[in-house]
Amino acid sequence: MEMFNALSIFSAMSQPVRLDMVRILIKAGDSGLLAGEISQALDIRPNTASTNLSILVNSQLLRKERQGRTIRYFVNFEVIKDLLTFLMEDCCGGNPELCQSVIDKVACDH
Amino acid sequence: MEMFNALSIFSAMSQPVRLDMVRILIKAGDSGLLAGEISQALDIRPNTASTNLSILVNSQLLRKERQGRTIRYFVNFEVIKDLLTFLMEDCCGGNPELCQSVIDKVACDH
DNA sequence: TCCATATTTCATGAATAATGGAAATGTTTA
DNA sequence: TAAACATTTCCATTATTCATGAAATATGGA
Repeated sequence: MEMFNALSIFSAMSQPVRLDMVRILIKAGDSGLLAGEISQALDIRPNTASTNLSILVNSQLLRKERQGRTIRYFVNFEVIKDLLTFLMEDCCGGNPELCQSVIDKVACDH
Repeated sequence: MEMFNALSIFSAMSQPVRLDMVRILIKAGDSGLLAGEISQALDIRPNTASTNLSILVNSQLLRKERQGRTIRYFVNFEVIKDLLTFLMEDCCGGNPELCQSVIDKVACDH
């Protein structure tokens, strides 16, 4: 992961609505949630939801998929793993491998 | 960890200088770094370094300790673990315990 | 006490992001 | 094709964040 990427992910998660979005999508796991479900769950306007979801998609933390006239959003669990690896790089006394095997599992094998 | 806390940590890490600070302090581990060493390493003015370091301390991601006329900064590794737990809560099909044992080790037992 | 060093605090202007209304896009059903 | 629905894009206003220079604080040594 590049610095630029990591920054846009942290920036994306530094806003209450967006952090909530990420968290309910992590809970939702592989089945994701529809844009409408998300805006209802968080009680925000559809356009606000849309803008914030696209910020999360641009950061690559989420991905989306059109299904008929709805759009379903998912967390990119791989990206979470990469982010943690980037952050903890060279931790453990310069032996990132020590952390690696652990980090590999943080995203619950999604 | 509270939502407010998590937000201030992500917000703190969403700025290039501050993310760099966190990363070199993670590498430095338990021995931390002096304010002066940090501003030299990242080639930024002391006052800019200080302002950004205090944003990180306020978020609780870092702590500081005066040593004579210098001030030494450290990563709060416990806080990183708590943050990951907060973020991944209810992942793994509603069984956070499954992730917990893994997350416990992400911070390299610091 | 006086000075040098290390660091922080303050005030300011410039850049960036957030919100919400209105209009536009794409998709399905009648 | 027309209407209804789900979602996105655009735009203006307001709010927040940023880097900087200058001044202030705290510590140790002469």
